[in-house]
This record gives sequence, structure tokens and C-alpha cells, in this order.
Amino acid sequence: MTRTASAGSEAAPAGRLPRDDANAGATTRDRILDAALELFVDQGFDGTSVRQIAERVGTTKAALYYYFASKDEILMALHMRLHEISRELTGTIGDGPVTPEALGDPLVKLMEQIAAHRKLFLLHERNQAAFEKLHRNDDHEAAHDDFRTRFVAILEDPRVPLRDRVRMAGAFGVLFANFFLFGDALSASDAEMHEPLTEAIQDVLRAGTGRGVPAEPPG
Amino acid sequence: MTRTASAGSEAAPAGRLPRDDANAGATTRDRILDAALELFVDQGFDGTSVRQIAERVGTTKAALYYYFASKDEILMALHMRLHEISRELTGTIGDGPVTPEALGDPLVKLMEQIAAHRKLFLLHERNQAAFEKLHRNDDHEAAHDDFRTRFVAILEDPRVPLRDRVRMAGAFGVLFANFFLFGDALSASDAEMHEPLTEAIQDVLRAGTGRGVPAEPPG
DNA sequence: GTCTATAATGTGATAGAC
DNA sequence: GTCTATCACATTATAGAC
Repeated sequence: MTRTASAGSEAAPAGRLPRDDANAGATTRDRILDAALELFVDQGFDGTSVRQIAERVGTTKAALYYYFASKDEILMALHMRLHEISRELTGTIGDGPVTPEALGDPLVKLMEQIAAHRKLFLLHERNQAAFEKLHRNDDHEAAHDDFRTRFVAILEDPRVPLRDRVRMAGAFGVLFANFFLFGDALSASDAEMHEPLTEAIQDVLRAGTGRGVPAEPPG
Repeated sequence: MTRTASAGSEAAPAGRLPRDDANAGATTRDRILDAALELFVDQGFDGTSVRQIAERVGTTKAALYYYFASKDEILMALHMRLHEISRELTGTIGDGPVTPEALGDPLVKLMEQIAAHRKLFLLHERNQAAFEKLHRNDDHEAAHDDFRTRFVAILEDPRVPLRDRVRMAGAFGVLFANFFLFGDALSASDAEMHEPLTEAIQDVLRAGTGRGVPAEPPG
């Protein structure tokens, strides 16, 4: 996690010069995306103007419009960065109804991805409205097969007992709260968090299958 | 939960006529706030124009500005609605460092409040950026003593073992995920959710204190 | 209290020089 | 590829009639 996350999306205009002194030599297009990501997370998509993005990159609005046809397209490009990560994770869950136990490993893998791409996940969490609008305007509204979609499908499955579904949603919540809601407050490194978090997740899930933590505390 | 939540805030201009056919006879001021709440949750604060609010209420922009000096003030009024609820809850937590066990009851109470004022909590969750800006501009930036502030203070307390803090944040996350992240997917009534959710919360907390889910049955 | 009309500003986006 | 200058438009907010 030394670099600031300038991955993917290399379809830049023409002759770019890829050096590798972190970020400084990144494609202009990627520097725009990095700046936008930061601003969208802090101020929200609607609360951020194209001018602000340009300023942070150290250029002008017009230059941005050379790389992106619209402000929406900047958001879309950032969406795609996450979409690929998310699509890999989706495969780790089975197809049919799922037991809480079977969800343990996928959630731990998700945790590691969140840790590696925190800002990208934050972007989606904090700009839900903007993304919905984006997908409404774009054609392919149906079937974006990301992790969340698959997860929601499981939680909607009436074949799974409500008790279990509450646990599964809850396990995700344990993750979510520790990274996004209170990630700053805990002020622990990702490494320090890994074990206690994994334990907590497993416990929420496990307790759900075998009818809970034993009725009375030992002693 | 039959009514659509038109509580509090009666300091309207002058002679209002309070009937009680739900909402239809509500103060105009409250009808504005109800409409704004719905739109701010769906489209975000920045994505909602004053004109849209007026349309939904069935009046004009200028009329809104008779009741509120600015768009920000509408958001502020909604913030106050939640702030009072939140302030009551804060009292249910002690003052010093807190054990996971001691957090069980406050979180269950919080759950009940969230169920009763879901939209209001959602507003805050989805418009974090807007609220931060609001509080930056307003004077009293310091010390808004709501539940979240107190909760964060606990999670920052280095006297509490990290393992416990992860559990406490996680317990909140269980709540959060079931109401906000996946509340729609589960499609269960608040009554149906109450027991499994309470159990799940208690289990996350309990497991943290006594070193994990009991390896041995009670004896 | 609610309206019409309008002011003042900032926005996303484009044209065209270099 | 990046700039300056500008357009068209929506926004928040206000003035003043009724």
C-alpha cells in the first residue's frame, strides 16, 4: 500500500510516457482519476466541480475534457476500476442458496480487497445517489454482476432462514463498520486489524448456524 | 410506523391550523421538511434542487424561502430532528472506557430508534459530505454531543483492547448493515428483525470479552 | 403566506488558437 | 495536449405585487 492506487485504464489518447516514480510519472489520465477519486470521496460527486479536479491536477477544465467526454465519464471510469476487483470476488461465492459458513472465506477475501483499495470502495459507499443516476442514464442498467449484487441475491433468497440472512448481512456490516464507519477512530494498521476482524466475522456467521452462542455464559 | 414521520419542529411563522389527518393537515413547514427528507435520501442533498422540493410540496420556490432562509437551513432543521433523538441515546452509555458487554443495551435501544426514524438516519448516512460542509460553515463546529461522537470516543480509547474495539464497531455494523445496507433485501418487518438482530449483536459483543465463542459447552 | 419575475452566480461543456 | 475565452443553462436567492 505504498502507492496511491493508479491502476488500470491505459487506453489514453496517444503517445504517453510511462515512467514509474510513483504517481509523478503516471499518465495524465490516471492523475485526473486519482484527483477525482480523492475529491469525490471527500466532497461527494455532486459537491465537486470539474474546475476543482483540474486545479488539483494542476491544469485546466478544458484539458480534462480532452481525456473525458463528461464529468459522468470520470465517475464511470472510477466505477470500472472497482468493478473489475468486485467481479473477481463474485466468483468466490457459489451459485445457489448459501449458508453462513460458506460466506466466511469470501468475506475475508473481500476484507483484503477493501484494505487494498479502500478509497475506491469508499467512493461507492458515499456516492450511491450519483451512481444510481449514472446507471439509469446509461443503457446497461441490468445485470452488473458485482459482489454486492450477488450478495443481495443471497439475502433475498427465502429458502435461507431469516436468522441466517441477518447474520450474513451482519458479518458484512462488521467489515463495513471497521473500515468505513469507524476506520479512522480505531487507528490500527491493516495488519493489526486482520486477525481480530476475521475472528469477529467468523463468529457472527458461526453463531448463526448452530443456534447461537450457548444460552448462558459459562460459569 | 403508519405515519410518515412528521415529528417535532413547531416554531412555524404564525397562525397554523393543526388538524390531525396524518400529514395532510401538517404544518406547511413540516410538509416541506418531509418532502426534503425524502428527496435528500433518494437523490442526495447536492443532487436535489429547491425547485424539486417545492414541486413535491405543491408550491413554489419562493414559498419555501418564506420558511427557510436557505437550502442549508432545511438540511439543518432535519439534522436537528435527529440530533434530539441521538442526544437521548448518548446518555445510555457511561462516561469512561466501556466494555463490549456494557454496549449491548445502548445498541438495542439504538436499533429501536433507527427502526422508528429510519429515513432520518439514512439522511445522515448518505449525505456525510453535505453535513460536514454545513458544520464547517456554522460556528458551533465543536462538541456536538450525539451518539456517534460518544461512540467514536470509545473506539479511540487506547485503554480498551483493540480486539474489543473491533467487536464494538462490528456490533454497530451488524445493525447498520441490516437496516441501511441490506434493509430492503431482507424484506422482513421490524418486528421479525428484532430478535435475530438483537441476538447477533449480543453475540459479536459477548464473543469479544471472553476470548471467542466458547470452545466448550457451558458447565 | 404565496405568487411572478428576475438577479447573481457557478456549473458542465465547446470552439479554436497554439 | 493544453490553453483562453465563451456559451447555454440551472442553480440559489431576492424583490415586490397581491
